[in-house]
Amino acid sequence: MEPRTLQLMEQQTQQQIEDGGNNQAAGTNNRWAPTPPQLRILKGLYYDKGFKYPTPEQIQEICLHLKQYGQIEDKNVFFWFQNLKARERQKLKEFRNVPVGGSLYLNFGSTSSTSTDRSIDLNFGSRVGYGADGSIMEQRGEYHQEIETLPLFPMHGEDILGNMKTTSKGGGGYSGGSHISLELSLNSYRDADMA
Amino acid sequence: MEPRTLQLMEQQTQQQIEDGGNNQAAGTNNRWAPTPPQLRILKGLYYDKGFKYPTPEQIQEICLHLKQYGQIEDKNVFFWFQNLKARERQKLKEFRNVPVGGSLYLNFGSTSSTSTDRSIDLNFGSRVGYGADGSIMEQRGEYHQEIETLPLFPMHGEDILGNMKTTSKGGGGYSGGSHISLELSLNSYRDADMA
DNA sequence: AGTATATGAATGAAAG
DNA sequence: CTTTCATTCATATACT
Repeated sequence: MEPRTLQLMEQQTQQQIEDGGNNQAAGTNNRWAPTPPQLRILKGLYYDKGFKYPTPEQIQEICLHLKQYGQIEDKNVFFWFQNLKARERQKLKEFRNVPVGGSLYLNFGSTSSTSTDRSIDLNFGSRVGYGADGSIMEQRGEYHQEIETLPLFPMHGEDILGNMKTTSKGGGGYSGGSHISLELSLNSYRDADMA
Repeated sequence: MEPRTLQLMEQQTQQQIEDGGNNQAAGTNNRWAPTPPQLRILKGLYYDKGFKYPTPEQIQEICLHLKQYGQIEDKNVFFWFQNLKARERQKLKEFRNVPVGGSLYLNFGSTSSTSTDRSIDLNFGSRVGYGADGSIMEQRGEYHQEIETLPLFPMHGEDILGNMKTTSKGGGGYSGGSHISLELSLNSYRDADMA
């Protein structure tokens, strides 16, 4: 039914400075990382006890308790909870109701209660700078994407790049001096990684 | 791109799975790599269209379209954009360090020598309401389980999930008025890099 | 083969 | 709370 494979794995094959009680060499490491006991306790609070919204007082208490397992500050505890909450929520958001039957980009008026749907604009040659050699100049100013109800992909074909050569934007009535360089930086990266 | 040749950092070769129950199959290679069509489409979005900040909904949409070219998940798309943005930023930051013009920036980083203590403010992000009697109030309009008096840690062992003894933090010992307001000295070393 | 690099993945920290 | 930035780890691949 659905081709997606929902996996919520944890992938903890990460570095977790194995030092059981002391890390944080002065000067060389400026970013806190939980020691294994600290991480175990924090996870125990979050997952096992369902404790997800610590107050500042509770953060202090947790931090104080965790200090015996390594250097830690209040803000570390605060950020830890905040990040975990945010990322779990993000994960749920990404995996919910994938429009399998085709993505529909309909504006439901504006009755969406918490509609954070922003579509991209496919600005063909509107705000891109070009160098003298024709290469793109990556001049992103301050704003990322305009809000415009445009589909990401024009159809369920296979090409975003190939298809837009025949659109009216690129080939037709562009009355400007510059060209729409579609072949800007195709070889910047290695491709053909895997077959 | 920092050739770490003479790094003397002590990095324990880790691989200690902390959770003790999550055993990933060692045989399956689970690192996604974009297929050439996927990579072409992603690059087309990023470079040609300047599309660099996909929302979660758009990530889903991109992922859906890319699924016909190979196995892919939402988080792959998410990470792909994040990494590409980060690495372009990083490259730009390296390039402006060229000692050609002679404009060298000296920044006296205030080392915040009292940062070893917990001198941060945790009130900026969490809003907690206190009643007139000093009792803690609900901190969210939701239904997450209330944890008011919080016997977080029973004793100075490490038993979060076991017995909990009453720490009497919020229940009776909290007088109204002693509001923890520390100083929030989160050093923001963040220079102008997004220009 | 060993090393360097490219890049996926993870996460602490910060901004909005 | 949501989104983004920065840094780091992990590893497949390219290079010498």
